[in-house]
Amino acid sequence: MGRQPCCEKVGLKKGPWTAEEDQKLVAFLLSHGHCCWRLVPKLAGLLRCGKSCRLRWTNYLRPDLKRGLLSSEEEALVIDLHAQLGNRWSKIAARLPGRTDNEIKNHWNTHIKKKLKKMGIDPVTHRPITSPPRPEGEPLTHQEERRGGDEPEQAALSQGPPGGADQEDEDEEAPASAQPQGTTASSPASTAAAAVSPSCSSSSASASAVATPGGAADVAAWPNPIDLFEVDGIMDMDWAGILSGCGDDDGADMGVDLFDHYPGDGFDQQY
DNA sequence: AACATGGTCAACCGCAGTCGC
DNA sequence: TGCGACTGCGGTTGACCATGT
Repeated sequence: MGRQPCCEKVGLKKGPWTAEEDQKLVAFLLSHGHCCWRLVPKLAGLLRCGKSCRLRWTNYLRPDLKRGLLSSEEEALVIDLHAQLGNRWSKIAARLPGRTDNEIKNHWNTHIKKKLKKMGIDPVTHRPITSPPRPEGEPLTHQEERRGGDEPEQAALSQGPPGGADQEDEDEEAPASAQPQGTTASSPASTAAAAVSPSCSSSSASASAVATPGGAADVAAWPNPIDLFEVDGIMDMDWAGILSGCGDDDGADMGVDLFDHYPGDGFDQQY
């Protein structure tokens, strides 16, 4: 019935974002916020799908993002949270202000996994590795290597039922059902976290103060075109006005007049 | 200096859950 | 109530850069 497809797959640009695209997106989002991502590229005059815009914004352009490597405290927290939550990167990211799930996921796969393995800790189960992963004469396939070699990751991860009854927030309490051996804050994972990062204290402010990433407190300075704009809050604006104006035609051609009604405030910094 | 290999990370893909019609 | 659109999430890919030979 009435809904429009997410995006016309044809004619949309893919691949790395250019500075110009970034600027358009940032300018648009900072002055108008986003109501539904599908419309954002149209309204911002971008040849991207909404999904791509959302990803670019959340992973790179958000004003509250921290840049650079994770600190040792953050790293330790990630390890600890991973022990509790598994690969629920978004939930882990929610506990680390200014960090994205993508960033954490990448950091996990490239740094932390290795560290844990070096320490003899299985990055999946967060327990000491008992048996050698694989006989020496048996090289990994490329795929296996990419996946980190031996462990049946997905299977193992289901120490919290994979999606099953998705416990969501209960998960954050690390229910016993999801934690074999009644893993708690003093789980091997915590030990690992502490070992990886001696300065770790999982109860450090980073974990508690967070709740929502993007607390204004963490809007650290980062060199980005976004600095050119004023983050002022606009998420609460009257999007109905925009929507009624954009219809089905290409918003990029609608000109900017459309936005003249919108003051550019009310951005609730949801990120 | 040139090539090979490995590491990093931004971005894409596809699935699942949620919501609106 | 069912269907389909929309959003968010996790996994994967591929380009780029650094280091080693």
